[in-house]
Amino acid sequence: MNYWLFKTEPDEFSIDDLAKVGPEGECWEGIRNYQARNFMRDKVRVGDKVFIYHSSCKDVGIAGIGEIVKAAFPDPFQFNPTSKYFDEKSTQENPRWVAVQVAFIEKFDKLIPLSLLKQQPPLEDMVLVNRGRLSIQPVEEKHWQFILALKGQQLS
DNA sequence: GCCAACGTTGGC
DNA sequence: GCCAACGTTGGC
Repeated sequence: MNYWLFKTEPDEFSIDDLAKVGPEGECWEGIRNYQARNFMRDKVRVGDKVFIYHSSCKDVGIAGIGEIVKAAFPDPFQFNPTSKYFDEKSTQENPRWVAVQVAFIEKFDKLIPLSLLKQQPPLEDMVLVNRGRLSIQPVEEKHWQFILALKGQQLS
């Protein structure tokens, strides 16, 4: 099993929204970055665990945990001319972009802020900390475990 | 809203 | 294939 971190803008879709959609989960669409696409297409598997990260908002950080319930399939929005995720160069035969389906597992009592993560020496080589801009990124197991322990230490 | 860092595009 | 120009992400 692999661990991941998926970014989302909570104004668009938050951990609370993910909790509401239930066990079928939410289609994680609109990823238009090749590196992120390659991770989803080649490495994300059913059962993988995902940190849900809130970006571009007042409180940025890890808000909770989700689980992959469906591996990569063509992102339906790339074929929809009215969608902002439409890609005219993508075809049904050879889709350029994929999506995965994510279900809710847990919302943290208290969001783990990016500022706190940046203070942790064991996380110095984490992708989130040293390469901020990737919206789908792998998380090493040692980092995953460390962050869960860090969460346990936080006052709620 | 600013701006740094990174990605993508396209001329050559 | 290089690289300048432009676009986007995302923290602050």
